[in-house]
Amino acid sequence: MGRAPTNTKLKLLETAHELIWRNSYGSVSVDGICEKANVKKGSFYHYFPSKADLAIAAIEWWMQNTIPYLDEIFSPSRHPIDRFTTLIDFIYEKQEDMRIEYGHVCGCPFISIGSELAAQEEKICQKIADITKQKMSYFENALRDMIAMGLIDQNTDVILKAEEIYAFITGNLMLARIKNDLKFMKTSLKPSLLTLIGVERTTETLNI
Amino acid sequence: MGRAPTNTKLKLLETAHELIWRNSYGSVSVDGICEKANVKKGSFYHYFPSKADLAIAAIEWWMQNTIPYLDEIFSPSRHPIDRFTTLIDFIYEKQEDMRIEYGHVCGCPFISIGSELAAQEEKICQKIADITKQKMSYFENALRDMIAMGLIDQNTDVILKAEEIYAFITGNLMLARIKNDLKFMKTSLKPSLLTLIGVERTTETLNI
DNA sequence: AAGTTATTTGACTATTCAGTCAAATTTATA
DNA sequence: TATAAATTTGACTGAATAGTCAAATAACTT
Repeated sequence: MGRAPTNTKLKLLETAHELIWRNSYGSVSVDGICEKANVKKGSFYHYFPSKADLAIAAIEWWMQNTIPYLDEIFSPSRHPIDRFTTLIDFIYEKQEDMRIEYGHVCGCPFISIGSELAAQEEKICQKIADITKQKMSYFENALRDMIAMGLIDQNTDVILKAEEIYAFITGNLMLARIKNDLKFMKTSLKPSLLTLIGVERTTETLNI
Repeated sequence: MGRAPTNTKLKLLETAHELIWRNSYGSVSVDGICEKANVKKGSFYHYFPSKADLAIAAIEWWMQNTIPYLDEIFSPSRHPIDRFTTLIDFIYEKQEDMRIEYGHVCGCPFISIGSELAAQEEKICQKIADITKQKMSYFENALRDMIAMGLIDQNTDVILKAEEIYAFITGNLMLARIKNDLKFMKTSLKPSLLTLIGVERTTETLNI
């Protein structure tokens, strides 16, 4: 009974996410999203009550999209140092792909939109704060393994250290976006991050 | 001969800077700036050819405003470790003041607007990239003094380390804005930064 | 007071914006 | 084939947007 669902909602989520990531929430219009997604405006408001609601849904959709990759990168079967270096590779490759395709470094969509709407859209901020916590939990998990393996100081506060790591990576993504330059991320982010984590830079731990 | 200049331009710069810092470039309108500054729109366009030009001028004005503070904080007469700890105090106090006055953490205006407009306003990006370089030069200068004093590894690449420091601080400012929470900045940023810089955490260097 | 110049004003345009809605259409089931 | 439900359409609204401009005004100099 009734008509089957279509892929219109998904098209809107994908298009909105791409446009907002590349540009910004404020500079992307509902009309622009509809045009690019080949969807009429009436359909847009059939699926989303407002532009802000679409943005929240797009963020949520993108995070759900990302989780399987994070699960693989932070697999407990992987050496914990390797988890972080693989994460940096993963981030760098995505950024480089987008730079080639769109002509500019795009940075982190969550942080960009979160910063832009921090003072306006309470709901978006809450959503991004949740995502931030979720991502940091991967870091905390890896840090605990590192402590257990004697790779870092036994007294490391994993909660604080995870926050440092997250701030460091997102800070670098921001700067890469503003400078439209991935040099630092390509050559220096990995060793810098390991130093921040507190890994001894011996040949044993570096050549895993 | 002719009429003397007024403070209208300055009022527009101050107002624009405050509103854009608190909210975002996209969500602040020329009308909004004019209303808050008690300036008619015709006057606005007498002083600035466009909204983007005002934003650039406001950023430049704010940086000029900040330089004397940075000069004092990074005075060569100050112990180089103290320069960084004083910087964190300075940043924290400003953020806390704004949080109290406006009800939310505002973060770094340069980075927020730079990220928002990275793909749209080439001129703004260039301006912010220049400011970033200028700020990092303070860090490089201090790091060289630290090397000379034997406080950090003699082989430290000061250019790279300065970039790490800048990314770390701005990353934390971003997260503080999104979470609307200065806890980490208040209690953990200072020791975390010193670890990142590579200062040995002995009683000599910590209690200066 | 006359002249000069920067400044201020307010009404104006044309466009874009988010959001609405009733009617038409598609696709499934019974 | 009739019915039911979700989906799609396109025309619509009213407000907000950046930017324009000619005329009025204020303040300074000679």
